[in-house]
Amino acid sequence: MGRNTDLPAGHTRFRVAPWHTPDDTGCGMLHVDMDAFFVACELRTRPELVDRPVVVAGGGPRSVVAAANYPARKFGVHSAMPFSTAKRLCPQLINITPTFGLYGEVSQGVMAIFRELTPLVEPLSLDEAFLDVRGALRRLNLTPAGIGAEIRGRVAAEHGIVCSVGVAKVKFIAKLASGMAKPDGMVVVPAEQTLEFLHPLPVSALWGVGKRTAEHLHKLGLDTIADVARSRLPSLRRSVGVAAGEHLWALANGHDDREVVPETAEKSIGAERTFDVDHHDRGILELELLRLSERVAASLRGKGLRGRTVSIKVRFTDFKTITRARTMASGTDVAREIHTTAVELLTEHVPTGAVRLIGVRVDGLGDGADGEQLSFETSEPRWRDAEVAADVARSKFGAAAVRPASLISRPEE
DNA sequence: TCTGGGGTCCTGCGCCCG
DNA sequence: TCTGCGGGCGCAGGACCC
Repeated sequence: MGRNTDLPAGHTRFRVAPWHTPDDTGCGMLHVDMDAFFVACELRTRPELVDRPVVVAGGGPRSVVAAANYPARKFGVHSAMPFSTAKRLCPQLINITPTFGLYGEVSQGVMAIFRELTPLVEPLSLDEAFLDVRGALRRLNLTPAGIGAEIRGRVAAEHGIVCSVGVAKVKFIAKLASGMAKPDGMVVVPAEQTLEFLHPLPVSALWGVGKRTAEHLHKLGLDTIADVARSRLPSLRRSVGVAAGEHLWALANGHDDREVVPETAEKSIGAERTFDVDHHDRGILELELLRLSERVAASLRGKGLRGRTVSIKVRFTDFKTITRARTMASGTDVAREIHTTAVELLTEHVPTGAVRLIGVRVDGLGDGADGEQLSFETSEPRWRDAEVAADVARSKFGAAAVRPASLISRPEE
């Protein structure tokens, strides 16, 4: 579900026709991206909807579109759009509420295909991954583009969903290529044609350039990637920051030395909720913090992690958003403790007002070998033991089987 | 348009400590 | 004892990604 960049005029020659063997000289990196992944997973069991406009979105009044199929996109509907706007653009739009468990299962199956072809697979999300295939070419007796074709065929045959593939020398170009290959295609950029491919594109195609940075660059007279490549590095550093300036300048010149990293450690785990209606009531906010702390702690325990820093995020009616954090002496995976800290932060540091969104996040993650918070493990009841027992009960009887009494008494709030 | 939820990374600032 | 300085760290906010 990456950013789609339309294939510019002159770039159609990079798109691979089914009967054509492309020039993939110097290419070793593939980026594979599922087309409208969430919708595609749902439509496997509802084929009668394939040609109709369908989105996956939450059910609430403030939900946004998580994925839109191509018939919906013809109406201007796209992901991250408020569902109410999407419905206005396309009154016959069909909404399916997300089933994330299903997407995880399909994703695991697809990633398993990738790993049969090369061990160097770096998933970026449920629906996309980088593959370094340089070491697998001889064993498979295939070219990089041949591996791309193999993947597209197997994903469709074994999982009933369509993916697009970008093939290039480096990650960034492969990712751009897969975006241009959509829907249901493959784009191959031979190494020596990297700059020809890259330079006509708008600056917004660069990885890390969103709305704000694009505005900055336009003010400097930089509209295309070629403009950035030819710009002076010191002035780029001054305008967008040292790290971002150097990063963009390197990418614009076709340099991207990032390797495929199969395993990356998580840095933080969080949960947040946007209310259907804004709330002033601190009791409701504290209760929601409890619910979110439970989710975060269960996720930490599920991954064998503990975190030292608890932060809360509060978004008010006017969309002003603040975060407040506190670092503890040692890591925790106990909801009770995360909640206590979160409530302290709310009480001591957050002004009163109508709240639209509230969230809890834990970072400073470690594997738990750095010791436990003694106060909660000795003088307090064995909260962690109780929560672990609840994890077991939930895994057997469902998520609603065990909840804190305060959540049971007020199930909706 | 009226703006979700899960994350990562960077920057700037203040504080503490040697 | 005081002052200046730089590094490390915690924290807050912003931008960006999918």
